[in-house]
Amino acid sequence: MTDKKENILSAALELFANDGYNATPTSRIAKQAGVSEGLIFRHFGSKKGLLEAIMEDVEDRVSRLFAPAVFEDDPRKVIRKIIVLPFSIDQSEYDYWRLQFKLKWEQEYNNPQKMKPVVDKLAWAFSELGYQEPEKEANLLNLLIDAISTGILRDGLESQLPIKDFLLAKYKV
Amino acid sequence: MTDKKENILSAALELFANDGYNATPTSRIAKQAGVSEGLIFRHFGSKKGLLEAIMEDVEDRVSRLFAPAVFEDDPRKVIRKIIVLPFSIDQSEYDYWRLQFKLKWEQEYNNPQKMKPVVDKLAWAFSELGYQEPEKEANLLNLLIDAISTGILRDGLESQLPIKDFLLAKYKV
DNA sequence: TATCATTGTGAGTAATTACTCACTTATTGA
DNA sequence: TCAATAAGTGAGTAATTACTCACAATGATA
Repeated sequence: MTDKKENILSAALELFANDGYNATPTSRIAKQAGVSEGLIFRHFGSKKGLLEAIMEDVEDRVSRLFAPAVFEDDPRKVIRKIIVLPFSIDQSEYDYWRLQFKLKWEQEYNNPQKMKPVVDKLAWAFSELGYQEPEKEANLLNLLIDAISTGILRDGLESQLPIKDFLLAKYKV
Repeated sequence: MTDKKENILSAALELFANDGYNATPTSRIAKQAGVSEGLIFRHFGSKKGLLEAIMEDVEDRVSRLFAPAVFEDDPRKVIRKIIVLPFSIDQSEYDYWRLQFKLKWEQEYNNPQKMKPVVDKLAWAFSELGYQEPEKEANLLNLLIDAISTGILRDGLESQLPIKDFLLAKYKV
């Protein structure tokens, strides 16, 4: 991976995440990356190809982020780790997350199955803890995590912070 | 309001809601509305002006939709009505909702204060019912409603249907 | 050092974009 | 009835778009 190629990737990530894919011309990406516009197409073939290269990276980060919760063995800790997750994302990674959420609406990058391992693990945890309807509890909490993440990305971490301890107390984890 | 003006509004609503504002050229709106492209600018001045005209309508519908819950006096019914709300939206109104959710990401149409009357009413209801932290309960349920609506618009009504009774039972309403 | 693939440039290009304007066709009100 | 206003058209336009291509610089290998 050459320096210039990396420059293109990080410039495109920032612009796609903040302005949107359709609203970002390749000329602006090239300018911000300090690169000729042609190089984008040499490396990625098309604007869509560039987006796909970025999305690979995004999906890697998402799975890495959820991994500690999915491989946790204590059901209480599983729930705690998943609740805490959106609050513990480093600010420097917000662009990755914002892009992912944005693309759910902008493109057909909508993959409800992607979160299945997380929901399954949650269902197992709720089942272990004796909840009556573990699958539904898992789905509900998964929805909440999505909504909280959305809130953090749109209105800032502080806007959602009070919810954190409230949720932990509610689930007694 | 002339017929052609209404045609423009409904064509633009459909296209903006499904393809996005930036991805929809005025030429396509004119074509779908059966109208010359110039007429769009005669009536609305600019593409952004057209969007704003649509958004006025959208916001009217949103407040009308929440009104019965906000003016309800029985705290249990307040909560029930708000939970049931996203499940009872008529399919023919989905474009209005989809556009609103999409614009939260595509433009700076993000107004967290807009839902304040609903959250306040929820907080009052939870307080009446003796909940310990009514404001936080209200915020949480509001987040959930947002997430459920998102799920319905993206994956269809059926995908979220099981949550409905589960939530009603959870809140005993 | 010579050879060859890779990386990089920048001046193109055809298509599309939001928007304008001179013009014609209804609609209204005195 | 007739003039003024509003509604509607369609052929423009300048700017921007994603993308191409001939060519130059760089790097690796033998």
